[in-house]
Amino acid sequence: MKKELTLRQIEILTFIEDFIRDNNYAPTLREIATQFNMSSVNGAKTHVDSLVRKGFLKTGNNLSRTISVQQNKYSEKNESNVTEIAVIGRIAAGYPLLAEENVDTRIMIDNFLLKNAAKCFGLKVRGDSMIDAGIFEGDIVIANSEEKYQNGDIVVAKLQDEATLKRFLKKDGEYYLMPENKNYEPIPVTGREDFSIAGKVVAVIRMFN
Amino acid sequence: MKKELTLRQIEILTFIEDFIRDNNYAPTLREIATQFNMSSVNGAKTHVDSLVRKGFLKTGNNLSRTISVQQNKYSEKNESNVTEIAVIGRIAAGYPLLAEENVDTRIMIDNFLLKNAAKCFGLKVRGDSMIDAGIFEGDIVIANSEEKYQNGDIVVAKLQDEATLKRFLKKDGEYYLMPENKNYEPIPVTGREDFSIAGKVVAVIRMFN
DNA sequence: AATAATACTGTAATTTTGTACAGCACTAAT
DNA sequence: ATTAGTGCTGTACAAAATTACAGTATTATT
Repeated sequence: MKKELTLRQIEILTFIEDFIRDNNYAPTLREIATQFNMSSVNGAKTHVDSLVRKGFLKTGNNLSRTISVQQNKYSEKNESNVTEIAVIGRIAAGYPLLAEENVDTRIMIDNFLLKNAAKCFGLKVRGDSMIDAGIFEGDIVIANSEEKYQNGDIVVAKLQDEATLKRFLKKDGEYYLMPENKNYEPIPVTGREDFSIAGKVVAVIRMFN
Repeated sequence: MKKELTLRQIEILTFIEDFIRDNNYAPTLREIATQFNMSSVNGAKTHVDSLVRKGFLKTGNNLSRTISVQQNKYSEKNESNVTEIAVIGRIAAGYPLLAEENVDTRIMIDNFLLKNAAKCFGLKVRGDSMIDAGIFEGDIVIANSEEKYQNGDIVVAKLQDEATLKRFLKKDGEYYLMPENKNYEPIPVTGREDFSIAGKVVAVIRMFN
């Protein structure tokens, strides 16, 4: 399946994006068809379906005005835009990491700083296990929950209902979480049931005072 | 006409706000009614009508899912505001540090992260002189140009038409710029004409990749 | 040369959704 | 004491919107 968009699809995607920005709600298929002088709603529908299939839009089923933009790499306005991301504070045991119960606050992040900010979340750093990587207690790390992590990446891992920040390492077929602090030991996690990786760290924010 | 909201109306307004944030589209009257265990859509409708009348919501006529929030002074999340700050890149000799000529890009910073963001600017870090303070090459430091700096603060200093990042130290009546890297020597700056302090560092942002 | 994808028209069924009206109980303001 | 506003239930209807299906023509792609 082709993932690139045609000129027409870009036009339609851009119209939808602009419409939502201007009205705070999404256009209907009829409104899209009218805008592009199509006499049939289905013209708009097939385009929207294609854009959904290619991952640029998302829609609800049988629900009106539920088109939302997932990404638009063809838009020039992407620069000075911001996305709100949730910052996870203390973890409530039993809940998924990104559950509302764990959200401490929300901050706006410039899209220039973060690609795919919509898939990112923040985590307040506790402890000093990553001090040698320049990540200190109180810092906020930003992690992308969808980006593929590789050997050597710093990740947010969930271990026994605790979110921890470590470097992910694969060695001789075994997996480890490596602290960046000589005072701590590597944690072997191969096959552990209570272990999962929530995201790859893509940024660190530190505030003084 | 009363302009204040009742508890119930605040509840409903908040639900609508949260719903839109989570779904990227507005709830229908039925969805609101269901959420609040009302057996009639009209229960939701009268509330929404009241909120529109009082200026908190806006809706289209006969259009589905067109509720949008105009204001919500009852929401605690209202602080989530952003300020655009300039990021200084390479310094053009002869210009003031914050001159337009030196601006590399602009980013949006959440006011929650930064007090008095309007007086702040960013600086792309070059070199490794602050590596022991966890500030690496490529990081963006945010400095407040108006905040009073004290002995021991990390500051953005201008030295010979170069912006540098150092810890400011006062010892025995003499002033020094201290690198945080054993390989570099302190720089005495007492009485130097080509020296000035542009701002006190209040935050560091680091992006991976 | 064959196939898949694009880019529509046109009609119609189905579902979703907003609106209207009648009514009731309770509360706050004048 | 009366009125306006709140906070609903319940029924019904009409408008709005999505979806489905049958086509046609054109443009890539293999």
